Amino acid sequence: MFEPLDHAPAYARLAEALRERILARELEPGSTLPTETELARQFAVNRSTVREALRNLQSAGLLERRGGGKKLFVSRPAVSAVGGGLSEALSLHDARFADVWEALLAVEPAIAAAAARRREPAQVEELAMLAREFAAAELPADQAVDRVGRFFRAVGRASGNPVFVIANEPLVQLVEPGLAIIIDRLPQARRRIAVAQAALVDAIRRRAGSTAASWMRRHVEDFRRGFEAAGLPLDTIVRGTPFADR
Amino acid sequence: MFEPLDHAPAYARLAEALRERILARELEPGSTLPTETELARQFAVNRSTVREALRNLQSAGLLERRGGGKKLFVSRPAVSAVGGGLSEALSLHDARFADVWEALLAVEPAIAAAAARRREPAQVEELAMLAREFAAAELPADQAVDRVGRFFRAVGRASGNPVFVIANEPLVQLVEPGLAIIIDRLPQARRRIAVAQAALVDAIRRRAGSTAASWMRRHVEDFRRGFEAAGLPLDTIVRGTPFADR
DNA sequence: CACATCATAATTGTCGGACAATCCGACAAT
DNA sequence: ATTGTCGGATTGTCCGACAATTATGATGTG
Repeated sequence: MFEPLDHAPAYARLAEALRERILARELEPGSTLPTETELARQFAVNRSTVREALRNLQSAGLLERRGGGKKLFVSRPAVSAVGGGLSEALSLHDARFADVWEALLAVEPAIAAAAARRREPAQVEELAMLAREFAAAELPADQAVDRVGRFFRAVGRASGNPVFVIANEPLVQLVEPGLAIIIDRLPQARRRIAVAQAALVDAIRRRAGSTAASWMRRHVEDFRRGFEAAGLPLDTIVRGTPFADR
Repeated sequence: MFEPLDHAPAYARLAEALRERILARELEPGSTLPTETELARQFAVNRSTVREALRNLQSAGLLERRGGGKKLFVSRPAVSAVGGGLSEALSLHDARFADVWEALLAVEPAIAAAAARRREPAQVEELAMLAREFAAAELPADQAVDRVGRFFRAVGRASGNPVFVIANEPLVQLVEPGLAIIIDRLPQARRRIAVAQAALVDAIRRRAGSTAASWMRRHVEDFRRGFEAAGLPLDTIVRGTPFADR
């Protein structure tokens, strides 16, 4: 019968107002925000209230401070930050490895295919380099994992689709810890990964979309087998790698 | 020799400390946070500083206030909130309809297949009801769109995979505005959607995974055709439906 | 004129305290 | 069992202050 009254506190309303202006691009990404005192004056609230609103937008990635400066810049949320938030959420929702893996299997082949279609030459080189680095040296496990993560992210970027880039991120973050264990426990894991990466780079270079997709599918399936072979149960609840941001 | 000192402001360090405790489940979702004054005492900072940290976690969905109360509860981020943040990010990254559509095509069939495998009987009923509601009455465009969105979300939930549930959300949010235009301009759109939904419900009920997937694929492809037929260019930059949260 | 240097003004981070609104729980009254 | 009342606790908001750091503009120098 009656709808609840609007009781939102001032800091929330202020945050919402700024958020709208940012999304409407009245405040363009890259431009600087007025000072806190000025905002307080314009919105007729106290500076403390302004600051609470700013923290809100800052943690959403809509505002950021660049290089130790004081000024706040309007920004588009960094992929890593958004992905980090997503991994947190998934972890708290008790996502299991099997769930993440199922999503990987659905998404990564499509990303690989798109990358094969739309990659720029420089991106092929980047992929080739990452694959080489991974294959060449006997890197310590954590660095090896890092390379694999970068490889996946680079494939995402090569897809030229921002939706893929962002969807990719949390999956990679959530899979990295498991991958570290696999690489640590299974001697043959590195070799298999290297082979798959080489095949992927080749397919992407040749713009062979469906070849890239099927190698990626194989790669992802391999990953699940590795997880099991390393003695980890598929219903392990995932925990993303903590990331340094915010 | 020496590592750089931690120069992050106190509110950020405090937020990080709380975040870690939440992710480590030392603070369990559902439990309440100490009062601001108490937190200020324990961490030996001013209450204003505590409040800035709380705003940070609140906008990340790790804390929430329930039903007009004062106490802050530890919470797992709501799907709609996470999805909302994602749509914002994608919109600011200039994601085009074609990008979203490509992701839909990769993800939705997999979700449908998983739903067919794992749905509970009650979820089939929910889907059937939503489909009926959409098909039966000549709902006004905005309500019709709402039903379609709910249908997609329900399929996501039926997949039993939290990763799918969350990945689904921003795609649905980003697609809704376009869908509204399609339904408004193309008379035959409703009929086609109704047919696809009926087929999907049936396939999911029969646990026919690949049938569900291929109907979903058709459904999504149809959607792109509708977008073009409605006179909208595929590289339209998407804008999510604003959602009331936070 | 370009550029490094430095003093000064402006800005952020943090603090302390204050107060009204209101939420909560307990208890009393209908 | 619902409604009224009351005191204490807690949040939302404000004010004012100050140290530390950054931005700005003036100044000198090549």
